[in-house]
Amino acid sequence: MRISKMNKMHNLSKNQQIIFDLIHKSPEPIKAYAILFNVQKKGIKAPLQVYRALDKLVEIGKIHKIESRNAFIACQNSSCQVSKATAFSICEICEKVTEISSASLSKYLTNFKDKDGMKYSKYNLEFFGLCKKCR
Amino acid sequence: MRISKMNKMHNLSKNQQIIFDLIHKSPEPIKAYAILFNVQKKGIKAPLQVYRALDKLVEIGKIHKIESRNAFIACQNSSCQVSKATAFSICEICEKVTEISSASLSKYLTNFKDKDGMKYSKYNLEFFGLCKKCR
DNA sequence: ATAGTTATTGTTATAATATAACATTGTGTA
DNA sequence: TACACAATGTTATATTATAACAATAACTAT
Repeated sequence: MRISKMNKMHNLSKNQQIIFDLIHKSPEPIKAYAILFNVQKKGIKAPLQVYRALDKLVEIGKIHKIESRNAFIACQNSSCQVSKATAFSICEICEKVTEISSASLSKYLTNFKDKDGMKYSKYNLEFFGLCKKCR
Repeated sequence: MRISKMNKMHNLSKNQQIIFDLIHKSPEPIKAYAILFNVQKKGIKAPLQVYRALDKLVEIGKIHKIESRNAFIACQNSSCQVSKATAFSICEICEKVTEISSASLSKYLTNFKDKDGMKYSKYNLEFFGLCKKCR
């Protein structure tokens, strides 16, 4: 494959790769400053370097932001290109977060129209409850 | 009605009332420090006074937090007691936010079970798109 | 009515999250 | 090779949120 095509496939830059690797191996959502702390040994020194990589990774769907927690997790759907239809379950005790992949849920929400007939280009859904271990 | 019952109805304290009134009359979601700025003339001087009132108002369902915007709006469902099933539409251009009240949506989500049969006690859903005016 | 309890308030300081602005370097394209 | 655009590096600062502690007000149960 030609190198010129690789960017279009969203090959990651150096900082993006370092930060994605860290998030990907993290068992739970990780916060921006925890990321910063962990990658300082790799030469990433400033918050902005982290936030820029996070913005890009979210944009291309490699990670998602858990809005209620200000934390980031790697996308758990292999097919994810863009973060435009996301759903998560969050345990309110242990804070475990799982990405929900339910065809019927995503179909329902993707097709949802409000009273005015408005259709949406994107959604984010966060469910809260207790996970198996905490119940 | 006896005064001793009034707290159970969530009658608001002074600061809670001041802050609720401001949010309620605001045509769009309002942020904590914008609230602070607006209520300083009423004697509320510190962020913590605002955040404490916000926490309580969210807890009793009088307002909701729009997580993706770090901003607050008054509950638009007259029946709201507790914020445990919330859905909003957000215009990505003008930032107009509307609370969605759809019986079928809330029924679908309230009854949603994931693969493991886990049921949730609470959810928050944010739809993004363009509102009528911005389309 | 009053003692005990809980919710609310006031205050200072600080923590945690996120972006502005500008200079520079790398990468893909024409 | 030159142009355009993406990514990086750096310093400073803006924004959002909580810790800790003291005091006051309101509710509950005698």
